Amino acid sequence: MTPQPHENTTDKPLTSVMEDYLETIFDLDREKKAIRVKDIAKRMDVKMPTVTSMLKTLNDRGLVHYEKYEYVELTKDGASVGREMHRRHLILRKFLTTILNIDPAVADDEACKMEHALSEETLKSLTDFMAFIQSCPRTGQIWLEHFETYRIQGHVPEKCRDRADGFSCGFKDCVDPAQDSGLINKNNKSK
Amino acid sequence: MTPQPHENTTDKPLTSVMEDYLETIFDLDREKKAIRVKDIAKRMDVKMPTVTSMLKTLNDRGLVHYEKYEYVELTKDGASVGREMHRRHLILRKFLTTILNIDPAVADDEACKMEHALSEETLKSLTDFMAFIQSCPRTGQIWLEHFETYRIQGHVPEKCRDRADGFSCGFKDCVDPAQDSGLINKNNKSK
DNA sequence: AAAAAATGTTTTGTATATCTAACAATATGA
DNA sequence: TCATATTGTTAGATATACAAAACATTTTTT
Repeated sequence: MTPQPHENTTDKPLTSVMEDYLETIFDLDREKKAIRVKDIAKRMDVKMPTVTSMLKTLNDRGLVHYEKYEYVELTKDGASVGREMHRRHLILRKFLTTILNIDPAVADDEACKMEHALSEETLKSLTDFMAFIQSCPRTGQIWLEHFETYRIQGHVPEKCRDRADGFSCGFKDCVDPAQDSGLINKNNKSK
Repeated sequence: MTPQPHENTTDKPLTSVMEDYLETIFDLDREKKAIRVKDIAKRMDVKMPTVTSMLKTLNDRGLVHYEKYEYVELTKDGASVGREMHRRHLILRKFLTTILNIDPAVADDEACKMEHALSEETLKSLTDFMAFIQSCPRTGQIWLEHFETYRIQGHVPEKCRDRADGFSCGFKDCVDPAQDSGLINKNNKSK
C-alpha cells in the first residue's frame, strides 16, 4: 500500500526545538483551559508565524492536533514527549538549585538546555545521587563507594541507616511531574 | 572610516557549532604538527566541504587563520574559545565519570553537549562541589550548609579538616587544561 | 451590527549547518 | 617525472528555525 497523505508519524528523531515546543505546550496545557498560538510564542520567545509553522510540522508528525484558527491539543505521543521533557527539567532544576545553589531563574534556563543533552541513564544516576546525598553520611572515596553500592543494591549500606536528617522532602518526590511545583522562569528559551 | 573588507571579528555571539569546531581544532593542535581539513572532518563526523565552509566563516570572524589548501591555525581569540570549551569539557566529563559513574565514552558525548549550556557560575559551583566532596565529611542538610560555607569562604569548616582521603588527585588539578588527560572518545559530536 | 482590536496565517526572505557531485590541487610512488 | 591516489574546494541543493510584512479571521466593544 502507498503512503497515506498525512501518515507522517515520522520515525525521524525529534529536534530539540520540537521537544521544547512540546514541553511548553504540555506546561500550558496544565495551566490554561485553551492553548493559543500567542501563549506559545510568548513562552518560547518567538514570533507567532514561527509557532504556526511549527504546529504544522508537529501536526504532520502526529504530535499535536492542530487545525488553523483552532486550539492546540497534544496527541498521546506528543504529551508523552512533553511530560518527559518536563520531568527532565525538574530533575535538572532540582540539582542546580538544591545542590549547586544556582539562582532559580538561571537554573530554569540551563535545565532547559541540558534536558536535551543527557541520556536516561545519566538522569537516573543523577537522581540516585541526589537521593543518596540525603540518606548517607560519607567521606572521600569510601562515600563514593557507598554511592555505587546504593545504585547497584538500591539501598544505603547498613552503616548509613538512621542518619538521614533535615530535608523537608525527598528529591525523588520533588521531581515527580505529577505534582507540579511552580517554575519561576517559564520561558523555554534564553534571551 | 568605512568597514574594511575582512574586519569581521564580528561581535555576534558564537554558535555552539562554532564553539565545537574551535574546541576540536584546539585539541588537534596539541596532538598533531599540522591540522588538516580531513582530521577536523573525521573528529566532528562531518564531510570535508562542511569543514571548508566553516573555516571560511571562522576566518572571517577572526578566529582562525585559513587560506585555501593551507594548514589551519587558531588566532589568539580562537584559541581562547577553544581552550575554554576544552576546560568545560574536562570539568563536565569529570563530574559524569567520577561522581555519576557514567561510561567515559557516553560522558564525553554528553559533556560535549552540556558545555554550551552552562554558565561560568554554574561550572564554578560544580567544581567547588566536586572539590568539597573530597574534603569534607557530611550528612544531610548540615553537609549542604558546609558546602555553602566552603563556596563562600573558600575553605572547609574546621570540623572537616584532616578528613580528606583516598583520592589520587584533586578535582581541580584534574580539570586543568594545562595537563591534558587523554579523552577516550575524541569525537565532538554524537552519532 | 459595525467598527475596532486582537489574534492567527501566508508569503517571502534570511541564516545556519549540512550534504552530494564535480572539479582542482597536492602528495606519493613506481 | 608523470600517473595515481589523496586531499581539498566549489557549486548547488536540502532541512531547520526563525522573522517581517501583508493579509485574514475572530473577538470585543460601542
